[in-house]
Amino acid sequence: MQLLLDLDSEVPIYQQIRDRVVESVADGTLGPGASLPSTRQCAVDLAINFHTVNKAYDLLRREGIIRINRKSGAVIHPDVGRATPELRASEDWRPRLRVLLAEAVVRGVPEAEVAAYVRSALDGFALGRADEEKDGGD
Amino acid sequence: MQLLLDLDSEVPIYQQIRDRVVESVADGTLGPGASLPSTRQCAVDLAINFHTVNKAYDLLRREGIIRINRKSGAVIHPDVGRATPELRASEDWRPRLRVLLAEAVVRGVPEAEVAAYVRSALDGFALGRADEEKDGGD
Amino acid sequence: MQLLLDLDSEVPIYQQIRDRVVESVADGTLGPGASLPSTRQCAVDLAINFHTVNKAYDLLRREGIIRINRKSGAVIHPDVGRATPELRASEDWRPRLRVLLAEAVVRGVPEAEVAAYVRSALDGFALGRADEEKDGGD
Amino acid sequence: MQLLLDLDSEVPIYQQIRDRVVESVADGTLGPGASLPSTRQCAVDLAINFHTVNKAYDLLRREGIIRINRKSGAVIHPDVGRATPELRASEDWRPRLRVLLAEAVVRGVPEAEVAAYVRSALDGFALGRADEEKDGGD
DNA sequence: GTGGTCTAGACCACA
DNA sequence: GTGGTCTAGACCACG
Repeated sequence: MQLLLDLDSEVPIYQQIRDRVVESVADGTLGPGASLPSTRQCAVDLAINFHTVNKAYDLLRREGIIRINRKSGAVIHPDVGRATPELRASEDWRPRLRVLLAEAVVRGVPEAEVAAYVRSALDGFALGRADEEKDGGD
Repeated sequence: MQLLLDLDSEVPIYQQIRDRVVESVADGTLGPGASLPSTRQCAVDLAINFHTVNKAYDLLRREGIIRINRKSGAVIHPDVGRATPELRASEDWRPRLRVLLAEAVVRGVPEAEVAAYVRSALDGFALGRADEEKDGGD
Repeated sequence: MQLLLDLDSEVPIYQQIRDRVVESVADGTLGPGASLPSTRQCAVDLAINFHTVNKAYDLLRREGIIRINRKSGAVIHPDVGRATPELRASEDWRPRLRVLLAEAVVRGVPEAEVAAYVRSALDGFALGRADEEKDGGD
Repeated sequence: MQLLLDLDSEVPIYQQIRDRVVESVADGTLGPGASLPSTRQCAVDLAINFHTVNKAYDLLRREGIIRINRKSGAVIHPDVGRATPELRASEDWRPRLRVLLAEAVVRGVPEAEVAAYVRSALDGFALGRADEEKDGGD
């Protein structure tokens, strides 16, 4: 997992780390159980503050996306992509998604183009299909 | 136009106002040329400070979504939904959209459910279709 | 003289009127002694408030660019383009010009392009050359 | 960077700050990557409110002239003077320049004097030439 | 009446 | 330490 950060972005760094992890999990780069670098190593690699990485990992943990063990460090939660109560707890992606779609439409992007982008993005995600293979489809 | 704000949200109030206006434009509640309440009136209605409304309107103006006129106040920009260069300037909705889709998938939401939600949201937007009906697509 | 106003511009209307008159004088559309429409007529033509036109005319009068008589209305000052003390009084076009040039350069416009635009603009002004013809050059 | 403000000017303070920064960038006083004082420090130095500095910096950021970073504060954008799409976005310096040139001519300033001033101002700008010398024009 | 500017102080988020 | 947000009140410019 190669993290590319934009230190000048208005998006907080810890949020960027969290977002990149989420995307990596979705597209299959980081499968359930995969290890994340230690907070200190990650901080060194990205040339950022150790506490910032810590904050990102803590956020991911609270979202139920990773597990943190004292020994093995941070790993992707085994239930990721499984619709467990904890993961489904937050449904606020819906209103946020609606705002983004509205913004694109208001900016004059044809609905077909938006829909096509959504389709291509979803097609690029391996998480759902991996499940189908393993347990024959939910 | 009825704005519902969540004063306890971590999303800044001025951002919420901006988002609600964008959604209203997308779903046709606020058509091109429609008037927004004056900054001070809006502030009274929402029981917030007028400077906060001011910031939201200023943001919308800079995005090319509204026009601000000293005598008639703020109105929806006539070119909204038209793919003018100014409106299309920012294409960063793509990466932001990808993150949100990834988050939903990671949370275990089936891709079909995400796709369905996107479709229903886009179907609820009247902005694109209104043009086609009225002038056959200028 | 045909005035085109942008009522949504951040530039005040009275300033826009003043600017258009100045440009018309420079390019020869309005020569020394030429009549301007009456404030009331102008207000009707432009569909704006009478006081706004009044303010623009007053500004032009204070700058020494027009004369206002009770009988003949507003006319371009006969000394316009002549470097009279009143007209030369304000030299603040220099710092303002410098800022604009700096802005263009900072935005990446090649100096040659800026210089070329200045030359073409000056070439389009008939005011200086009219003098040369009449009194053989200063 | 020494900013001189005219608190009695009709030009808003935040605009003056923005203009001084733009000029400093153009004449090479502030090169790409150079640091600006923190908003609060700058406010103390200029004996004005920090919100006013904030507004100036925000304006410069939106114009693509500076970058604002939570840890290192504000720095001149590395692409300044490079004709990137964002910087070239606004071409409205042309009409504003034309008005200023017209004003000078109307005030009786000989075209040659105006042209000479423009030339000297552009010659005083190091931004374009610095590139040529350093890397032969990227 | 409208929006814009400046000041001021408190609180929070980020690194 | 940095910047960002919200609140508050006074004053001005515009139409």
